[in-house]
Amino acid sequence: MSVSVDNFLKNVYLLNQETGSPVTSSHLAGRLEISVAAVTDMARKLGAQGLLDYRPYKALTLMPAGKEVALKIVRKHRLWELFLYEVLKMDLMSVHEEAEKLEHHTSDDLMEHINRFLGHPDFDPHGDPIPGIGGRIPSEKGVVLLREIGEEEACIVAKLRYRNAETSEMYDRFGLKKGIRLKVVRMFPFDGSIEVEFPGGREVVLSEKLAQNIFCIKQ
Amino acid sequence: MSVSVDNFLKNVYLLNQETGSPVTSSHLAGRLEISVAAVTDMARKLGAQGLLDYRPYKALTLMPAGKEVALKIVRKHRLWELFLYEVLKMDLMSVHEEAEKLEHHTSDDLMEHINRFLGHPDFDPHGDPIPGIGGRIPSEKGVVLLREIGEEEACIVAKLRYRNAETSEMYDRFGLKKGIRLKVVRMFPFDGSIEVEFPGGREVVLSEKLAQNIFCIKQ
DNA sequence: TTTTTAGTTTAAGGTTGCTTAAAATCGCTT
DNA sequence: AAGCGATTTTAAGCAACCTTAAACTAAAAA
Ligand SMILES: [Mn+2]
Ligand SMILES: [Mn+2]
Ligand SMILES: [Mn+2]
Ligand SMILES: [Mn+2]
Repeated sequence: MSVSVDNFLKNVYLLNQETGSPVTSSHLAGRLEISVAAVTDMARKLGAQGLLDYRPYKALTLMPAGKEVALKIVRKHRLWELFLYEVLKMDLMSVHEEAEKLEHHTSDDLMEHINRFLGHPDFDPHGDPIPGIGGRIPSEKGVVLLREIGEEEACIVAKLRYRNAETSEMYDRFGLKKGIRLKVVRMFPFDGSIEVEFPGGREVVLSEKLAQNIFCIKQ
Repeated sequence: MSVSVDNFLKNVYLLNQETGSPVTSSHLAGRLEISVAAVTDMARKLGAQGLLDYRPYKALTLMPAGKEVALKIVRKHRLWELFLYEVLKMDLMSVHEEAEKLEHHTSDDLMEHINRFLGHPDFDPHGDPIPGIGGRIPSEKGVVLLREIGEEEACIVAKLRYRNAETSEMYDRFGLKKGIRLKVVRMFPFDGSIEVEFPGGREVVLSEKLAQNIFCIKQ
């Protein structure tokens, strides 16, 4: 299992989770920042190894063995993120980049030591569920997109999806953090933006694109 | 800086430290478990980059820039070893293999978080000094090979050099650990083996080859 | 149904880091 | 000084992973 294979399988899984739609070669190529031709190459190879269901011109789907690999990498990524954040007190903005490298170079044994040290946690610092050893994913029931909350209703931020360094910076600027309470003041159907009130009364308008990455639990 | 380059430079440094003699291509090839031809290739490449002083048929020596890289990797290796051992309570026998991978995928920032967490330590769990950021190496004055201790003299084990999984296992079997007190009972010039007494009175004969890796401080 | 076009595959080529085998060199021994 | 054996370099080639550019498909538009 090379770093390239790890990342390929992991991102087929994540892309499918995030978009809920079939994963195409060009979609994945964009995500991995490699050429579409390189994706085709790798896809054929992983198909031959029984990790991926690859058929020319069709969407990419994981076979059970490939999903297992993907979930293990996701587990390692999220455990590392939590460890770096909670134990080593690293900046929330940098844990993702570090975990992105460490996830490929961590034995199962080391990972379990970290898991034990953390007390078998269920969620990473962004609020994403940490898959278990058997592949079970902690339930996120009640967690919905911010846009699902009605006007004048309050909610607790449960998850801030990591997309890139820039989004992290925006979360920081706005003071968006897992666990804080938001009240939805108004929704603007025109551009999908959402006005929210922070604890203390500060009111802010969030763009649709940013709000797409904010999940919370109704209160 | 690739993993191959890291390992090349690190092992030129370590091999020179350990043997005190010039590092030849075949010597390094054996250590890295690659062919001598591969060493020549890489040496020429690193020579062109100003990291290594490479002249055909001559011994390999690090240039200042190369030594800096080497020391940084050694620092990361040893900090990781200590962290895995002291914080995560991993088996002393496995920390080396884990550190061998992590050392190449750890940012300076992450490393400093770990360094701070550990309280700026000077020695790794094997007793090896941890090079500082500026390249300064904590002094080991008073630390000598076990064979330098005279008969009937006592000493404290300061360093058990890691060579491979097998030596680690032998340390374990004999109960050899950093910090324990040994009394040298007898030296056998015939084969260089050394009889020592452990706390509690247990007496054991250590082969010359094993004793070569045991360092201690006279008491 | 034919054409267009977006998306995918194939083809050819580059880089890194390794291999084995042949050729060259060094330095010691006769 | 010549020869020999050990070491090192050179040469040729391979696998993994990537690239760009050309050829091909499939599915939507005309
Ligand atoms: Mn992440
Ligand atoms: Mn995360
Ligand atoms: Mn080590
Ligand atoms: Mn060590």
